[in-house]
Amino acid sequence: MPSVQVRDTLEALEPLFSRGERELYRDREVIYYPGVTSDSLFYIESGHVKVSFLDTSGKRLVLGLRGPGDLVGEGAIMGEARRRHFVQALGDTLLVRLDRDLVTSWLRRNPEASFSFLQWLHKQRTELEDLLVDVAFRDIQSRLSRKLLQLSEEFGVPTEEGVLIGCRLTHKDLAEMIASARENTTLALNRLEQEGILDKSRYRIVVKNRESLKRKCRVG
DNA sequence: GCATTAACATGCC
DNA sequence: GGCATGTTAATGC
Repeated sequence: MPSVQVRDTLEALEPLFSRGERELYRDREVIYYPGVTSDSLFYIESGHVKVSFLDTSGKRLVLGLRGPGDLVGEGAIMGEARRRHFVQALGDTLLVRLDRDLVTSWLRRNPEASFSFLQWLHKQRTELEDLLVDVAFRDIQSRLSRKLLQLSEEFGVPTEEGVLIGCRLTHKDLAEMIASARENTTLALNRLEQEGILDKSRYRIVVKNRESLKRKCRVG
């Protein structure tokens, strides 16, 4: 459970989180978009956000999801002048907006917190590397399987039937997360359901058999 | 075989 | 109606 450990370490930044403005975003509401001034970091208190690039053709690539205890907009404290991504809420989402200068000066004085921030950044990077490798080498079944596994580990809610992926995702969202067409994602999901690996209904996926999913990541 | 695109059907807020 | 989902035919690599 490396993700849990990393999230726990972000608790070192907690004294900061009381020093920002709390903001509530509704489902699909845009938190920021490319080109706007990048002057704050967000801490996610509850809900989820989707970080994506939008191509001029209208196609979207979702770089990742962030959930409770995560940060978003970290480019602001790394010297980024303007936002590069779209960030949207998935379901009602409560954020704490932290001023860039406040965060940077605080991190300079708190090496422990800075280090946990680095660990968290590394986790984000690792997830992106996994996606890149999958897009280069794996088919859609494998890509989807790994993504579902990752989502269930990161945002999973235990239930009687299995692990519910606790964010409001459409097939289109999932397709944009694995760089595939929505139709193929629907087909792949239906196949996994027929094999008894998951249950699904609108906006809802329950992973019933993680071991089978893991096997699917490797083989086509 | 695997995947994309386009088109269309169905069903749920 | 608009959006999410299911399905299929045509086409490309």
